[in-house]
Formats: sequence, C-alpha cells, structure tokens
Amino acid sequence: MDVVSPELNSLLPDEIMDTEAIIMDDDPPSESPAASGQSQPSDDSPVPMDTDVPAVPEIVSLCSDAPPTQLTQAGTTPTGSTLCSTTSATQLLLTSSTVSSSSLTLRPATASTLTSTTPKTTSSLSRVSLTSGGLQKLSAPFTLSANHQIILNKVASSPGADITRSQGTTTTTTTPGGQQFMVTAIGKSGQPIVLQLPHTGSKSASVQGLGEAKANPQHFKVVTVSSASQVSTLQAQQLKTVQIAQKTQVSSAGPIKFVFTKAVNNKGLTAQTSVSNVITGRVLSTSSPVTPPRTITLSETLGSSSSNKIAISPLKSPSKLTVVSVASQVPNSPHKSVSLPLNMAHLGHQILLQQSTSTSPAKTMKPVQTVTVGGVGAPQFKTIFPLSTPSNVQQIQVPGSRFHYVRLVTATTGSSTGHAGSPITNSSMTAKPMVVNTTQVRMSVPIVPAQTMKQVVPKPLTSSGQVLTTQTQQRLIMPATSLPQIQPNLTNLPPGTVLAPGSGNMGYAVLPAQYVTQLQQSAYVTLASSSGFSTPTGIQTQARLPLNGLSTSGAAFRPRKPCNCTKSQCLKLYCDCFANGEFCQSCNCTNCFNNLEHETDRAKAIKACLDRNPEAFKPKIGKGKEGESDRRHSKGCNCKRSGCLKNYCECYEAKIMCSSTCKCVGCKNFEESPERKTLMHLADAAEVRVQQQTAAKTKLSSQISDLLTRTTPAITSGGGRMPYTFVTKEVAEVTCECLLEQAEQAELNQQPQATAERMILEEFGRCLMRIISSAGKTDCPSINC
DNA sequence: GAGTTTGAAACT
DNA sequence: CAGTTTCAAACTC
Repeated sequence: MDVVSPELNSLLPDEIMDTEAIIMDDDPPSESPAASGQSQPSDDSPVPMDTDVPAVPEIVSLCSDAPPTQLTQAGTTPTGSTLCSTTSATQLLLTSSTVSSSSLTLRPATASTLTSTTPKTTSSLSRVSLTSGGLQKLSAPFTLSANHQIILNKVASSPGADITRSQGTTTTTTTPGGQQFMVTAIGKSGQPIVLQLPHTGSKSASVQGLGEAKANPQHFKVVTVSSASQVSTLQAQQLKTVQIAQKTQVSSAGPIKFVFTKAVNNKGLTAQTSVSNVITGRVLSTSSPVTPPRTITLSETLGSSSSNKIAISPLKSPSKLTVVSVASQVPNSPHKSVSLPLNMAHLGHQILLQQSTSTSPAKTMKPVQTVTVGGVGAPQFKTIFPLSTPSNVQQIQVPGSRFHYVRLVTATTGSSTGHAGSPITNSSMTAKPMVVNTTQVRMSVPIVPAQTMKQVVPKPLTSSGQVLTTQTQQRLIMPATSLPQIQPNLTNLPPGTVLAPGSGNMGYAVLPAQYVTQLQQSAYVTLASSSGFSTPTGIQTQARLPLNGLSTSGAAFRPRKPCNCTKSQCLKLYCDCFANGEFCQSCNCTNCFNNLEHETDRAKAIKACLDRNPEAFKPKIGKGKEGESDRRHSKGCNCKRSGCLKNYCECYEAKIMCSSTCKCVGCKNFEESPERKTLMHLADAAEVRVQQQTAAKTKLSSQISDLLTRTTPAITSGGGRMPYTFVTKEVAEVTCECLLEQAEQAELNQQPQATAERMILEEFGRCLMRIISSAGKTDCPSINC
C-alpha cells in the first residue's frame, strides 16, 4: 500500500483532509434506507454533543464544478485519494456505500434535527423524496433551491433530549434521478446543510443527471451554513472548496467528484492558508490567500481494492498527520454500514468515512473510520488508522490534549459472551456518549448501540487478517477488552481504558495516541485480545512490540525519555510513560507492567489512578484563553527548596510561571524574577549554542555527503576527477622528493631552520598547485621539482 | 556512575 | 485534608 511519507505528510496544509475512505455508494436507492438504518443510532443513544463548538459560519459544498472564483484544483489530482476539508468546529461525516447509482452520504456533524427550513435566499423549486427508513425522522424533507441546492436547515436544539434524539440523525434523500443523499446530523446545532446540485441548466436536469451520469464525473455540492440566515451571506471569498474526484470500480458508476465548499472562519485563519493536492497518497502543498475561495481537490480511485490512502490535514493547528493505508475490504463481507459518530469540540474536526463496494452482494462496509482534525494549541499528531481490521477500530483524537484517546477497539473474537450478529439486550451496551474533557479540548464520543456496532465487523485484510499496514510498515492490531469499571470515568479516558463494557462482544479500548504512535513505531505488532476485563483469563493478548526499536516520524514529533522505574512496575504515575499514557518502550525500567503483556494489570492501575484522581491523566499544563502565555499548571507546584527554578518544579519544567495555584515556598519563578531571567538567558544561550552546533554538524555532514556524492561517480567513471584523486602513490612520492630536495637545498646553503621550513612549505604549495592544475587535464599530472 | 536532592504521587 | 512515605527524576560530585 502506498502511504504518504512523513516528509510529505509534514507538508500537509492545515485545511486539507484527505481520505480515500470515501467510496461511492453504488447500492440501489432502494437499499439505501437499510444502509442508512444501519448507521442510524438508536433513539436511546445519547447524543455525543459538545456544545462548546463555536458557531462558525461554515459552508461545505460538494459541487461538480467549482465556481470560477474558486481555486479549483479538480482534475489536477490523480485518482487514488480523497480529500476532505473542514474548518473549525466542523464535523463532517461522509458515508458512502457503494451502489450502482453512486449515492453519497454526507453527515455533517450537528446535533440538531434536520428540518426543511429554507433560507430566504433560496426558493423551493422541488421537493426531494425522502427515504428515512430506519433513520431518525426528519421534520421536513429537503428543499431543492433555485441555485441547485438542497437545503437542510437544522433546528437549533437544546442540549437536552433533542440532542439526544438527533444524534446520528440521518436523512436520505432520493433525487429524481435516483440519486440518494443521506445526511446525518451529528454535530453542531442550528446549522443547515445545503446540498448544492450542479449548475447544469435546469435544476431538475441536474438532479436527473446525478443519477444518470454514471459514466461521467458527477459533482455534488453540499453547503452547510451555520445558521438559517447565513445562506445569503455566502460570499465567494468565504468559500473553501474541497473537491473530491472519485472513481468507482463499478462500470456503471463513473467518477464522481465532490467539491466541498465551506465558509472560512476568518478569525481562525491566518493570512495564508495552504491547499494541498493529494496525488495518490502524496500531498503537495501550495498556498493561497485566505480571502479567495479555496478549492481542494483530490481524486479517489475506488477501483483499486488493494490500497486506499488517507491523508488528512487539519484546518488550524500545525498538526502533524499520519497517513496510513486503508486495507482493502472483502467484497462479501456481510456487514452493513454503521456510523459511529464522534464529535469534536473546540475547533476540532471530524470526518467519519464509510465505504463499501458494489461488488458485494450484501452491503459491505468498512468499519467506521474516524478522523479528527484540528484542535488548538500545540502541534498535534494526527493519526488515521486503517479500518479494515479484525477488530473494530475506532479512533478518537483529542487535539490539544495530552492524551489522544485514539482508538475504540471492538472485540470480534475471544471468549466473551455473544457473537457478532447476536442481539444484545444488555442495557449497558446501549450507546452512551462519552465526553472527554480536557483542559484544552472537549470531545464527545458516542458509542452506538452494540447491536448496531456489532454490525460493523471489520473486514479481514487482504493480506493478513491479523495485521494492519500503517504508515511506516508497522502493523497494528488493537486489543479489545472491556473495562466496565472505567466507563464511569470516561470523561477522563485514561490511556488503555476500555470502553463499552458488558458481556457483549464489543469492547472499546481507548488508547492514547502515544500508544498508537508507539505501535506505529513497532515493526511488527500483532495482538489478539478478547473482551472482558472481568474475565482476565479470557484475554488473549499477543503483542510483539517493536523489533527494531527504530523510531519513525511519530517519535520525531515527540521524543520520549525512557523511564527508569524499579519499584512501581511502571503502573503508577511515578512513571512518566504511564503518566503520559504510553507503554514503556525502550525504557530502562525493571519489572515493567506497562505493556500489552500486562494489559489487565495496567487497566487496573489506570482505574486506581482515576479513582484517586479523576483527572490524573489530564494534562497538567492547561492552556490559557489567550494562548500559551497563559499556560498554567492545573494544580500548581509545591516546591520548597528549589525556588521553582529547577526542573524539580513542574512549572519551571514546563517553562511556565508559577501561578496563584502554586503552593511553592520561596518561588523565584515569576515574571520579574532576576534569577529566572538569568536562567532563561543562560538557557537561551545554551539553546543557541546547541542549535549552532547542530547546524554546523548538519552543514558539515551535508558538505561531506555532497563531496562524496560528487566524487564517487568521478572515481568510478573516470570522468571529472577531483584533484585529490590525482594524489596517487607516485604523486605523493614525487611530492615528498620535492620537499626533501628543498630541505637538502636549505641544508646545503646552511639556511636557518625557519627558512628551510618555509622553503619546504612553499614547495609543498607548488606541488599542490600543480596537482590541482593537473586535475583539469586528462593526462596524469606530472610533478617536477 | 554513584550518591544526593527534590517534589509529586501514594499512602495513612 | 494533612502528614508521612514512596518513588523516580533531577541534580551534584
């Protein structure tokens, strides 16, 4: 599988999210309701809403042809990848199940119920039939506007029961041409969604074309507006377009291009924003001004069942991104699509992607892939994991959080009760929202009902059912054990926490991003685990942690110091690895239990820590409202002897000032402290020196490398030889004879030693010059004294 | 590298 | 919640 290299990955612009997980739905329209029903969480499922999402006017559009004012890169991107882009506080869930008519499911993240409230600027020209089988009912059908838009105006809902009901709300719209739109609202409330149809003549014609143009690229445009009154405010310069060109392997379904046009939150953008082309998993960055509408284009070739590449770029924070391959799916997988919506708050973004192939007689859907993009604060490490895995993998990321509660893993094997497909009536399995609260990011993680979830059975990999290929040839399979005791503390989601407890076969292991990173660094990680924390004996874990120990790009992002724990078994917060939610790896610890081999003990330890302090795994250094300058220790330090000017002090170590929350004695870690300033100056000077040394080393290394590069072919080929290559043994001997001759001359003339040395050196210089001058000649140098 | 210091975490 | 102990990192020599 091709993956985006870390180098290219680093070039990913903020605004780009790319994934190939989007696959056109080729299911017949009649089957769509069923499919959407699968992805529809039950009414009992509380809505994982985080209402802190800022109400940023946003426009997301899928259109066939980018407006002239848009910087469209459609067509320039080869197939093989899909790119999505969202702006802050936008959560877009794309679900596409493959049908012959290439229907597309869009799930804008919103918590509100979709209604037919039409903005003033649009006029209802036609109604789109609504098929909501198995879905949350909509208050009204979509409205096709005059400008080829399907307006899905969502009603702002209270954070109460409405949100709960609206969670996962999915609307399926069938156009006259048989095209289906399935829109699920799982995100911000009060945000209408406009499905903008291509501007191809009459509206009906364009709608019809959507269903008919199977052999031609099809374009959809979906526009979401933050409020019902915002449609008229859509301005060209506010549009950000992401165009997704997609080809299906189904002959009847031609390439379909999606153009996501989205309003840009000017406040959250810098003067320059980046737009990337994703070319077969490779991302090339370009830049464009913010004010003009931005079009991000990517193409996806669904015909290839071997590799689906995902590239995602967050909108805002300079987040790092991991692009991993999506394992191909098995056509005959009997599982239907299920969406597992996740919500991100605070500028977080999320895209849930589902896909299936049309070749499967039954609806086959990849497990939900969740991509969370964005966030605030420090650079984030974004990870996208393959979906096709024997264990149902969910990924949750918390931008800005010390812990990236990354993965939900479902157990599909093991000795736990129940089997996939068997109904689960245990109420404990009912979907519940998990709100992750950190000082920087709040995240809601809804767990769809187990009955639904278990329909998302990962498809085996084409190559191996036990491994997943990730960015750097690591293979990862996540454990799926349950830990019921921890669920009450889901707001803290400790590393390794296992979600979705109960007797069901679906467990959700929440692991920190660091863990994922660690596993990514592993050359080979194979793990099979059964669910049931209560039955530890049932846990079958096989983990082969890194064989080579070599770090990858992930390690480069955040180097980790190995711990040296001896007595804590690395299962207490004394251990930095454990405290950071990491498994010990390449540490110097003894009797370490902070690994997969001791998953049970580790889970217990996590629970114990959370019992003592529910915020034990939260970042200690919170982010202030006005940026890093306001970072402060959540608890404050208690230093007594260090003056808070040594790394003993957690504040000083974090390079922040002590605050009123500190209980330190004799604190010198305040703004005006002369001692602190002195230390800072020294530290800065030391840092400068280090940087200079590093730069010098780098330069020297580069020069050496360059020299070798230039000289090696010369030596081997014989052409363009460097001067020193002429210093053969004979030349050296002749040179030495010349030097000796000078020495003898000086001795014969009874010259002083200094004069003799000078004569020798001068002769040596002449020899060198002759050697150098001879280098430019084809003949061998002739050195004569 | 060994020993000491330090303060957070854990414990009572 | 306060005092004590444990622990591992930071620091010193």
